[in-house]
Order: sequence, then C-alpha cells, then structure tokens
Amino acid sequence: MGNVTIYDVAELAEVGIGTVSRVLNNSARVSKETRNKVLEVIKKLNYQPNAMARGLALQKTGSIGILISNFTSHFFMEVLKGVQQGLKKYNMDLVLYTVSAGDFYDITRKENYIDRILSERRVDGVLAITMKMTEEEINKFKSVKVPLVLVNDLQESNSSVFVDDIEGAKEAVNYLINLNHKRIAFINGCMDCRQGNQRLRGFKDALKEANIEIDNNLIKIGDFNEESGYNLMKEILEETKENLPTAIFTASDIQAIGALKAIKEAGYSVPDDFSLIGYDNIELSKHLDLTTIAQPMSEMGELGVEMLMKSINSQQNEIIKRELVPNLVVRDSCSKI
Amino acid sequence: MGNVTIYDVAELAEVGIGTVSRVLNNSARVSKETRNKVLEVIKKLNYQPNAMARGLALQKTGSIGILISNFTSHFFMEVLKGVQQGLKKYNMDLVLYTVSAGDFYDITRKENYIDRILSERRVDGVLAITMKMTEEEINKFKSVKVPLVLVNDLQESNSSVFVDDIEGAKEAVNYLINLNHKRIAFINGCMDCRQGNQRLRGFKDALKEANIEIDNNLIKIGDFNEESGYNLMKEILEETKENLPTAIFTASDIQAIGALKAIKEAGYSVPDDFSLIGYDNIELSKHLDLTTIAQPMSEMGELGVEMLMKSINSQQNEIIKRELVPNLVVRDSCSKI
DNA sequence: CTGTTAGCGCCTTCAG
DNA sequence: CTGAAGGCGCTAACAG
Repeated sequence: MGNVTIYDVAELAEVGIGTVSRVLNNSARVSKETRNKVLEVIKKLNYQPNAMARGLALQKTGSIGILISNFTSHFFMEVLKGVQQGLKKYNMDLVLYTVSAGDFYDITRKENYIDRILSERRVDGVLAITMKMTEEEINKFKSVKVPLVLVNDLQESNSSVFVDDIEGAKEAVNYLINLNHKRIAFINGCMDCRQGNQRLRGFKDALKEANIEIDNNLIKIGDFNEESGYNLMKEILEETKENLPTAIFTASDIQAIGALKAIKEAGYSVPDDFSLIGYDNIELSKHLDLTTIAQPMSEMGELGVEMLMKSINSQQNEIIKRELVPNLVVRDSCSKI
Repeated sequence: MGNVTIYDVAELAEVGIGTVSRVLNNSARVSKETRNKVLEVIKKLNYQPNAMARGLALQKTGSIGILISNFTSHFFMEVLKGVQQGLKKYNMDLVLYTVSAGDFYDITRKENYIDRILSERRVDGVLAITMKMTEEEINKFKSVKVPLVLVNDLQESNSSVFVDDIEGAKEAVNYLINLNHKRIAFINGCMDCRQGNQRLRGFKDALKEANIEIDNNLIKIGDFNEESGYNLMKEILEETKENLPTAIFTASDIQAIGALKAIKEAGYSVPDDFSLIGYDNIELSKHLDLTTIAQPMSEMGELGVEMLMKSINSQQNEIIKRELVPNLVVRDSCSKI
C-alpha cells in the first residue's frame, strides 16, 4: 500500500490516465463499463488522489485557512466547533494559522504572516476570527483573489459575519432594569474595537430609553480580561462607596469573573448585594451560574464557512454581511431589587 | 502582485530557475553576487515559493496534521497551545483533523478518516491527541511511513508522550491522607482506557501504603464528564448515607464540577462537609478554587511536536516514549479534618 | 558556479 | 468516448 498513483490505477484498469482522471472528477462522459471498471480498481488499490498534485494542477488546495489570535481560547473553541460543523459537508481540510499575541501587535510580523499565507497558496480561502483586519490587509487578499471572510468583525469592504452588540448590551441592561435596578454600572472592554463601542452604546441607549440618568462614574473602560474586571470593580467599590450601584454589567464573562472576585473580597456577595451580568456565554459562565448574553459563536463559525465556500466556488466577489443577534441567558447571578 | 513564480524572479534576475531554487534552499554554492541579486529580486517581487509545487517536488508538505476528537475541548485547547509553541521554530503549518464524536465511535468512518489523511498526503506527520489508536491503525501509518506520535496515550509499538497517572492519583490521595482523611471516595472515569486504570491503581496504592482499608462502596466507575460526576456523587451520598466519606477524589475536573453540584443540592458544602479534589487542572478549576492534579498539557503538545519533527527529519523509525509527571495544585476545596 | 532538463501526480485540451 | 501530451511551480541531477 505504498504510493499508489493514477498511473497504477490506469494500468490495472487497462485504460489511460485521462480516463481515470475523468471518473475521479466525474466530469465528462465515460462509458458505464469503463467507469465501473476504474471505480473497482480504485477501491481495490485504495487509491486516493494526492492532494498536492491535484492542487498544483487545479490551482486549488482543497483546504481553507483559519486565522486566529491565540488568546481568545474560549471564544475560539466555540467558533471552531461551528467551523468544523460547517466544513463537514465540503470535505475540505482546515489549516490553522495562529498568530500569537506577540505577533499580533507587532505590525511587521502580522503583515509577514498574511503575506506568507497568501503567497504560499496553501489554502483556497481564509476565515479571520476576531481579527480587526485593516483595509490594507483586506486589500492584499483581494489583490491575489483569495476569498476572505471576517468572523466576529465587520469591515465595510469585506464579507463579514458579526453580531449586533448594541442589541446585546441593551438586552442585558433591560433585563436589569426590569428587575428594578436603577444604578447600573458598566465595566467595558477596550474602546478601539467595534465590540467595545457598540456595547457602550447599547448600555447608554437602554438607560436613556428607560429614562435613567447616566452616571459616568459607573462606566469603566478597560480590557476584556479577568484582571481588568477585577481592577475596575475594585475602583467602583472604592469610588462610589457612599452610593454603590446595585447591578453590574460587564462586557465579557471573563471580566465578570474578575469582578466577582473583587466583590467577594470586599465581603459582598452575588446576587444578594449586587446583580451581575456578563457577556459571551463562555462555558465557564454556566458553571458559575452567571447570567449573561450569549454570543452565537458556533453559528458564526458555521455561517462563516458557508459564506466562504460560496465565495470560493462562485469566484465572484460579492460582499455579504450577516448580522446575528445575541440572546439573554438567565441564570442565577441577578436578583430583583 | 498576482502569482509570481520562480520563472519571474529568474527572468528579472537574469539567471536560470535552477539558480533561484538554489538560493531559495540555500543549498549548494552560489556566488555572492548572484545570490544577492536573486535575493533582491525576490524581495522586490515579494516572491514566496508555492507550497503545493514545492511539496510535490520534494514529497514533503511542510505541514503536520493533528488528530483530535472534538469532545475534549478544554484539554485540547491547552495541548494545542503547546503544539503551536513547539511548531513555531519549524515554520510548518498545522492542519486540523477533528474526528467528531460520531465518527470516532463509528469504526468504519474512523478508518476512512485515517486512510484519507494518509493517502492524500497533505501532511508530513501526525500528532494524535488522546486517541486510543489501535495496533492496526498504527500499522497503517507505518506502512506508508508517515510518522505518528501519540500524545496523552501510550502504545508499546509507537512513539508516545503521556503522563504517569498512577503517580498523579497517588499525589491526590496522599494529599487528602495528609489532611487526615480516611474515608476517601473515588469517582473514576471509564475503565477502558489507560487513564481510568492508572488512576484507580494510584488511588488504591496510596490507600494501601497508608494502611487504609479500601472500601469498594466508595469507588465508582463512570465517564469523564460532568453528568457522570453528578450521578455518581448522588449515588455515593445515597448509598453510604450512614457512613459518608469525608473526601472525594474525581478522575477529572469536569466530574468534580458535577460532584460539586450534587453535593450542593444535597445541602452540603465544600470544603466544609467534603473535601474535593479533581484531576486535569483545566481553566475552570481555577475559577472554582478546585484543588486538583495538573496535567502538563501544553508540555505534552510541545514535546509531541519535538518528537514528531525529529522523526520526520531523521527518517529513522526510532520509537521514543516520554512520560511526564503531573503535579498537585492546591487551592481551596480541601480542608483538614 | 550556473543553465537545462527531467520528473513529482494530476487535470485538461486535442486528436482520434 | 478515450489515449496522448502539455503544463501547474518547484527541485535535483546533469552537463557544461
């Protein structure tokens, strides 16, 4: 069972390699007899076309690339599940391009990375997960005509699947408002990305609509990580000592976990002293009974694949945008006031 | 910036393609002048060799495959980090073969899967993570000479990197014993894998060494998932009502989480009523303050890559076994009695 | 030292 | 409907 090639098949089936190739790509017309004969030999020899050779001839690799940064593990894992799910029916391989945190912020290396992916031509298209691609980078993909779809990110000039974070934040805050909370704090992630901006806007919008005055002391900007949640919560506890909020909305579950830690350290508890609501619905949150806004992560992945495959197969450069809506998952970290 | 090939650079540099190839693989001797000239053109054209073509000529793909089952996500994520880390210096790509739960148990499909990987020849070697490969499957790899290394699994006939689970379980139980616990329950995973067997053995060994009699009512066999932990804990609570254990050791953190749930539901708490210790040290356990046995997950990944690359590059079929030892991570789920 | 040529395994015209 | 031949982009002898 060494390396059986198309020639072996042709020889044993007593036909030319052209014929074998034809049945392989069930293209053109081949007589039923010969087709069956060839098929038989293929099975007998356990023949499978060599991916490289086929790729070279076809100028198609039969695989897509997925570009991620290595520090979004929870989120990524879920998206990946969707991607795999979506990929199943296409029988394509998946190559993983992980740009590590360091490379990501080092412009030079990030560019090199993309250049390499593009020129090596090992993949027929790429899915960029939460990648904040620049216009210039997007153009690189366009100029070499390898389809790119942005997942969990939105850029005008490129196909994207993303979520309506304004709506998500509003859902969270409205839920709190319905529980009679009026003093609601918001621990946000960074503001140099869509997510941060939208969630802040959703937060404010919900408050406005409920005619609750916005207290800027209750709005904190940080990062989407645990440490940030912890620190900002401590700040809030400190700074608003004489007029504490009754509820806290964090822009990520991980921040909520940090906040929870700060809350406990200060001798308070959730949901008795504070109602706490997160964002993302990572697996952790389930185990912590954290009420949160669920991002449709695996759906994003699956949809991303769908869009990418369509783009790969149609070869026309239509830009498609798909916006998904997050939804509230009620657990046990919020209480009526 | 379309598809620049080796011919383009040869032409522009006014040399033959052979020369370009030589500087690319900085092989043989090329005069400094021509080498520099070529290098210059390469940079100018932003040329990068086509991976497929090179692969076809070299009979090497420049990438490795990683075979995983999709239901070990936490664990996998950590191993993957190590793999990426290890892969960095080799500048190889990583293709992900996820055999989903369904396929995995459907023998036919699993075999087809491996056949496909092997005969497509898209990768130079594969890392199988927690895969319980059969002798027959391993032989398939051998017969086509694509290097395989088993990660978190041990088979006599193949290179493997794995952990000493006997020792790990002993560490856990010894810790409990040092806390004066005598009635220690063990919630194990399934017994049809090395992990389950070894952990049970470690559990028993530690007890024996401490001259504590083994109570078979306190040993439960199930699966490595949350539900199993929950159910088995309930059984224990039920069956040993009049003589409850004081400590519980679970064979995975996920089971510990399930057990925790059952404990809480029954009105007990950890670590006051029961000491609880898990296994794995998945990220979750940190947030739940669960004392556990840390598996060197990313080390396994990194070491696996190292071994695989050595095997790929040396082309000699040496079988190497590397056993790593897990270590105790003390948090807050156990108390002295 | 360097240009030329023959594959690597497959697909796709082009004749027949 | 089918065999033969050229080419995909690159590497590795082989002659200069």
